[in-house]
Order: sequence, then structure tokens, then C-alpha cells
Amino acid sequence: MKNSNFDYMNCSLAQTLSVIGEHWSLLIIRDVFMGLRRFSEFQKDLGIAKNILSERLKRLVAEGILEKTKGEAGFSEYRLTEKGLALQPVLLSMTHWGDQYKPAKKGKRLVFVDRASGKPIQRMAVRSHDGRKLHAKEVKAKRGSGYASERLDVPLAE
Amino acid sequence: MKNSNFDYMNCSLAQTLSVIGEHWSLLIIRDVFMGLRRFSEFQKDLGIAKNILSERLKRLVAEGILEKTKGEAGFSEYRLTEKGLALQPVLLSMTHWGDQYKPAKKGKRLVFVDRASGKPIQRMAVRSHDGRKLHAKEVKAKRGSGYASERLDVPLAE
DNA sequence: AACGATGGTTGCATAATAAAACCTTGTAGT
DNA sequence: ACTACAAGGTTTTATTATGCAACCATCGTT
Repeated sequence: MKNSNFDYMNCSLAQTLSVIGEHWSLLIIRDVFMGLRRFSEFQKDLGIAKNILSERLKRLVAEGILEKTKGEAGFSEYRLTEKGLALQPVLLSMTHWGDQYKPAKKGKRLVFVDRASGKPIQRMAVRSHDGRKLHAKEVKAKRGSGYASERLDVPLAE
Repeated sequence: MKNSNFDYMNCSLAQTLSVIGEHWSLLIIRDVFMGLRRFSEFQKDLGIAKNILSERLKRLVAEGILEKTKGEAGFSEYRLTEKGLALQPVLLSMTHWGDQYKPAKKGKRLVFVDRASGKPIQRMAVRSHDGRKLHAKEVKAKRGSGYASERLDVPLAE
């Protein structure tokens, strides 16, 4: 593929995909969320080629999603920045969708809980300003002030 | 790449990525959310190669995310199924992240509103069982009944 | 100083994507 | 009925990304 970057598109979704849309990026980020920290751990868990893993980690560090530090043992460690932690809704939305439409045979693979209470979190949902859950068709897109002229020909929702 | 499918991973996120993780899939789905329906509209809007667009549409139909119908004018149309509409939290989570960390110069590109009231929806957020917004570090993963033994060696959260 | 483990990099083979030409069907006009 | 044109693809060939295996540098230990 010529470019896996959608910067030109003036769309926040495309912008996000430019950063985390590559094949392995989200799985690496998931691994970091799950407590993995080291190159060899990612490599073993994902079965990814080392050169690709190396490039992806560099990219994620350059994007400010991960930070690379020397761990106590002298080895490199990768951790999530706030920018990286802010991707949790993306990962959980995708995980919930997978739970629902591509389920494991015997039930959920993972359950996410509030660390304090131990109780499961709510499913990710779109909510109105006053907190009601909205169905997809109840949501409409409107132009914001940052909307680019190139895309003015796109009809907004149905 | 040898396979862009992560089925073997027994992870709902990986399952989801197997379906929508390819380069253009989410952008096509976004276009359908935005009201585009036809092959030529996607092709023009995305600038994607026609053979790739063709394959992606087939894949999305086969996965039950889109359905292909003959529109009134006799042309093919693609629309979201319920399974496809259920991806809205994923798209909005990514869009919100892009809004925050890859902003347009002059403000948000798009604003999503409740169709009924016209008021903007809430930002996608992780919520506890009783509705409080949770920070990423307040969330912990636990094994569910569908957790596969191959991955029992993965530490769950920090 | 020798050795193994970690954390990479390099070079080559292979698979996925892009670009452009071509094909098929349906519709419209005459 | 015949021509023309557009939609919606498919096919062929070129380019780019990924995978694989071998290699290298650094650090800590013996």
C-alpha cells in the first residue's frame, strides 16, 4: 500500500486511524494495557516479526502513546502515556463488539471491572447530554467549525 | 502480510480487528454512517483502489456488517445492518480521541448530536456499574469463562 | 574475559495494496 | 432496434508492507 496515513482526510476518525490503524498497533497497545512492558513479551505474545514490532513501538513512542524507559533491571520498558490511556474507550468498544458478535463458546473471554468495587463496568454506549443511552439511528452528525471545505459535498447522516 | 486475521488469539479485540481492522474498512463504514450508499460514492470520497473497495465491501457484506440491495434507481446500495450500527461506539470513541489529540485548527470537524433534541452527545467514556466515569487506571481485567488456556500466562492489568 | 539474554537491525522472500485497463450490465435517447 | 454512456465491478501488472532468518550490540553475570 502506498500510504497508511489518512491525514489529508480532515476527519478525526481518519486521524486516529493514521496513528493506531496499522495491523499490530492496537494489539500492542492492548498488551501494554494488560501489563506487558517489554519487547520480548510483546514478541512472544503476539508472534509478530521483530522488525515490525520494532517499527511499531518506535511509531507509538513518537506519537506519544507509549513512553520508553529503562526499567529497574536495566531493560527497556514501554508504558502508556495519558494519551495512550485515553484509548481505553476505543479498545473497550471494540472488545464489547467482539464479545457480542464474535463470542467465545463458553462466555466472555475477559471481564472488565471497577478496580475499587470489583463490579463489572457498563457496556460502552453512546449517551445523550442527559445520560440516556442512544441507538445509532438517534445520532446525527453536524458540521463543526473545523470542517474542511473539501468534504462539504458529503451528506451528513440520512 | 501473511494473514490479517487474528482469530487464533482468543481475544474479543483481536476478533473485532479481524473483521474491521483492515486499512479501509472503518473508513468505508464511516462513509455509510455518513449517508453514502454507492460504490462510486465510496470510491470518490476515499480515493481507494476499486479492486480493494470491491473486496472490502464483499467482506463487510459477508460479515453481516453491510447489506447490499438494489436501490430504487436500479443501482446497488450498501446499508448498515444492526451488527454494523453496533460499531458506532467504536467509531465515536476513535473520533473523540482524534478530536482531542489530533485536532483540526479551527475546532471540531464534526459534532454528533441527539437527533431528537439536537444537543451534542456525551464524550465516549468508561463507566462503573453505577454510572460514574472511570479513569483508565481504575479499570482492571479479569478472566471470564471463555478465557482460553493458551493465554493464561498473560498478567491481567498492573 | 567469556557467555547468555535482551533488544534490536539488516537483507531477502512473499503477500497485500495501488493503478490502470478492461469487461458486463442496465438505462436513456433516438 | 441501435448507439451511447454510466455504474459497478474484474483482471493484470507494479509497488509497498510484512514475515522470516540471520546477524549485531549492549548489558549483567559468572
